[in-house]
Amino acid sequence: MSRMTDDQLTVGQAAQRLGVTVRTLHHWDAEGLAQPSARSAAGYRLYTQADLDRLERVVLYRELGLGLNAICGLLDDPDMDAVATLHEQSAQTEEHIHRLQQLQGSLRNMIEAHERGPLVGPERQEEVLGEGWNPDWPAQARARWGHTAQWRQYAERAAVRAPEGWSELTRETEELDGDLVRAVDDGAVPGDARANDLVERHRKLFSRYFPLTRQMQVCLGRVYESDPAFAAHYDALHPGLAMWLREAIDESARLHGVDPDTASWE
Amino acid sequence: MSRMTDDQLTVGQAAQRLGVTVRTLHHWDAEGLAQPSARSAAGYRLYTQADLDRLERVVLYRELGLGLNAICGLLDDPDMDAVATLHEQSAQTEEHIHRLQQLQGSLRNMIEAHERGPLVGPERQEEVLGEGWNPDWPAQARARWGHTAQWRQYAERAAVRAPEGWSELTRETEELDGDLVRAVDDGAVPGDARANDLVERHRKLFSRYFPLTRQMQVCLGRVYESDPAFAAHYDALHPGLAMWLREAIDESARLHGVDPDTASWE
DNA sequence: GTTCTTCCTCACGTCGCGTGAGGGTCAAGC
DNA sequence: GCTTGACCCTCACGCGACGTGAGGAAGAAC
Repeated sequence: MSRMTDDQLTVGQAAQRLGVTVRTLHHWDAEGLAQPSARSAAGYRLYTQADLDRLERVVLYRELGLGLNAICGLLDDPDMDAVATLHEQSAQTEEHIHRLQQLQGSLRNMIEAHERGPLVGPERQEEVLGEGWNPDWPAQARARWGHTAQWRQYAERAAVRAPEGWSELTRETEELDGDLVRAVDDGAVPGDARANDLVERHRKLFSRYFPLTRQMQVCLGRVYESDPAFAAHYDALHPGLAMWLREAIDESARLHGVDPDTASWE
Repeated sequence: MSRMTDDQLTVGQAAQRLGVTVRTLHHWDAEGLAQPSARSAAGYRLYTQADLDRLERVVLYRELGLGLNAICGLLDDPDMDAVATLHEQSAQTEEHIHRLQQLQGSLRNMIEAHERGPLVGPERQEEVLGEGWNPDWPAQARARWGHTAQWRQYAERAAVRAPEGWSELTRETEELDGDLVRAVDDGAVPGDARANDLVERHRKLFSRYFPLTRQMQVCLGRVYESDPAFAAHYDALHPGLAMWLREAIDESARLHGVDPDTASWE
């Protein structure tokens, strides 16, 4: 049953009827948006039926997403164009929805990139990623490196890379492979200028997937040599190329003050 | 044309490259999200290429709607599940979109109510609003009272009133009309108990459209008598009813201490 | 030397409340 | 009349991601 008198409600009672918190009514009171028309001797807010009517209107417009200032205008200023205000709010909401939908698209894109690597439709993968591309590679790579910070950066960049970007990377990778083969054919030796140059090109190229330090490059060289799949790739280009590349990377690292024997990822 | 040295950028330069404000970089610095790795002798922030790489990642994730804390985690904590974070964000965004779409519906509803009155499909209007309903009435009423505070309240309530609500109002209005006719038939006179009772029912009924004070009711009574359309409606029910009702309202007002001759809308 | 731009560090404002802190008031049971 | 528990009051800070000056130093161009 009601406290105080019968047609005056306290904040708590008013709040319960309206489905808002007491704090909210305090706030609306402080802002002058909806004040109780009376106070008890002890200073308690007393809301009359008329106050409740006004509060209901506030609640209604608040549920439409209007700001307190706008609501204040709608309730107090009869010259204000309510329909215009509502249309404006509607337009803003529409725009907001649109922005969020764009954002959803980008999020999906980024998730895809994390889960599946290059974002290129299956039908264009061979065209864009080269003839030797194997659709299973991203899954394998993710299983192996998906937990690393580098995979994360790779995915971030993949999410914003257009197919043309992938083509370019593919082309440059194939060029580098070709130049590596020619260098070995021409008798280049790990540690010589030509080898060092190629190693640096390799590092720069990989840094477009994620920042590759020289230490990390050393580790990558070891993977090339020891991992059957990588070794097979390079050795197919030129027998012994995997080992040659690993040694070339080691020599280049040494040249830049990095000890390949103690190099660690990260 | 860089200031300071060549591979260190000042805040302004970094901000321009990233498409963010200087203040934003200050903020990210203060929060520890992305700090310049050096300062000049004068205390100027100097961003290196590595700093810019990090900043770019921050910008990227910020564009996905992630909070700075989440971004901080993604950049610094390699154990954090990036994909899970993204999925969570995506779910939140989806929910947000859904809420906004609901809100858009309510806004459309409210705008309709302001512009067209009762929100009942044309095919159900006669069923819901009674046989005598004229589809032109809302437009006429809006032309006449659309600028008043009462129309606004009427529209607000109309927006949330379901067809059943309209039926009920229609039924009660028809009941009141019938009781008025019967009262006049039975010889009731303005100012007697039965008349006062009916006037009070009328006021309560109208107050379900918008709060109707006794002063306003007096004005309404005059409209009933002087406006041809309203007068025709009541006089068709019973000749002279329009005038009878106006007088009954006047008497009731007097009884409640309101002088009908000086009564004003508002 | 002067002026214009850019930089620095506080520090308050935004929006609609949530969440205590510290302390009165009300209604009821003993 | 006293306690207890629910309710009320008024500050006042916190949130999130910066915007927007205020007041002053440093850099670059004339």
